[in-house]
Amino acid sequence: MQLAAHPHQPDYSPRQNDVLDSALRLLVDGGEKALTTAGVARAANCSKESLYKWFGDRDGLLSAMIGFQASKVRTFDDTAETLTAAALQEHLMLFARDLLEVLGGDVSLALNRLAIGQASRDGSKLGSMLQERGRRQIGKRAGALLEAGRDAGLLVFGDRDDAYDTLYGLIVSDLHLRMLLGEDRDRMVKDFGRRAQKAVSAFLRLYGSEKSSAGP
Amino acid sequence: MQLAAHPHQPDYSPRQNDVLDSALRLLVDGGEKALTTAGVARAANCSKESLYKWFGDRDGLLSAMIGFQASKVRTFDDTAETLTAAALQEHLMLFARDLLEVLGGDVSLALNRLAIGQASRDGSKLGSMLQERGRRQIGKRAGALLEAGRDAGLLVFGDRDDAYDTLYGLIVSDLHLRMLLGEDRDRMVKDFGRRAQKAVSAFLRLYGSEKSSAGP
DNA sequence: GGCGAACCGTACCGTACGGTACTGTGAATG
DNA sequence: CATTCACAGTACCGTACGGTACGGTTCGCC
Repeated sequence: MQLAAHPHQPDYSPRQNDVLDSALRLLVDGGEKALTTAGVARAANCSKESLYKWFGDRDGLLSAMIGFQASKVRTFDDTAETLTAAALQEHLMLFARDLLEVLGGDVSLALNRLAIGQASRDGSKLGSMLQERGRRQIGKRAGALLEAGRDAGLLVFGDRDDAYDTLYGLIVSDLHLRMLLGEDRDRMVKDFGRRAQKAVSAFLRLYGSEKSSAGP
Repeated sequence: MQLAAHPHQPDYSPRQNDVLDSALRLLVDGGEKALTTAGVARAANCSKESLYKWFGDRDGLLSAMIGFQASKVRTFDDTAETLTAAALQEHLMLFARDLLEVLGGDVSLALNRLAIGQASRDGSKLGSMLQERGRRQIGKRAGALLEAGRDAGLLVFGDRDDAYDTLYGLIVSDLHLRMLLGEDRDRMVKDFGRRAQKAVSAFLRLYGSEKSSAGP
């Protein structure tokens, strides 16, 4: 297992961050087709030459955009307290809602569309980045929560990754894909609460110990 | 509710089907970037002019490809027999494996990538087509199976769509997205069996009546 | 003030794509 | 045999993109 924290995080200058912001905005508004070098330069009030100097080429710009966005979405893990059944349920609900909110964010959707579109071309380099910096991070938060639940005797599971996989599937199902395919998001966002509740309830029925469910 | 079976299914000529096959092959091999009109014409030994005469424009070609592929994947629903607990579990397992097999197919992945890439541009026209002809069809098969299970007293659920959504999430989780992002598929295919088993087991624990599980 | 680095704006180049038009050809039809 | 039709093959056009080069401007530094 490696100890290296982050392989290469170039840490761009403020000016370059502004440019990346503009590029993300452009991508969100118009999709990959709108993300041309000339368009980015115009939107960010910079020159194409600077773009190539800073990011190498177009693929470098895309990678930088993903890294930049991932660096903004910091995943916090605050599971220090001793868990009660109610607290665990609360944390799971919070996690579910956060997950849905993140996946449904327009920037996240745009970047996932971008990476998926390039998956067959670049050997899934962008896809790996999204996986590594996106789901992996939020997965660690869930993993910590699950283990805390097990330590408190509230959850029972053998493999942690299996349990997380189940939780993820219960929460998201095919909602992410449907949003990526362009289905109207507003209709889904209103359902996030109910969806989270249903998922957490099912998850606790599957993995909760007798202590964690308010038995009759 | 409409009764129209299929809005417009142009039913292309054999020659045109060959062309669509070539186009799908091209798309699978090289992604959307490889799907140029000149490329399709060359691969299919036809002229660009014929392409435009048959399919109107490039978008028409894409739509035709989706419709064509969907017409090839016929979803059968054979739930005539009276269900026992073991038979229900068997059918669920079969459904789960089929679902994973379909979603992981290279043509399906390529078409989903294509539709997702165009989602922000064309108002999700291709996305709707994929949803309608893809998941909706296989969803009807699952729906029939679930209702048969309920009629036999083996399953207990209020809303059928909720139950199906749960089943889908348990089976697929984020596997579909990871495959779309380009993660190595061979490593996943070997896990389909275990995955299906885990999902069906969990689903039966959630929605199965006492009859359906071999209680101690 | 002189100087160099960073950078903007723009012009430019090669290429590739979507779409159209034209020519040739083989098969059916009378 | 003459005509027509469907089609392949190809040349062509306009456009747009990725990437590069260059002149002009600002800013810090000696």
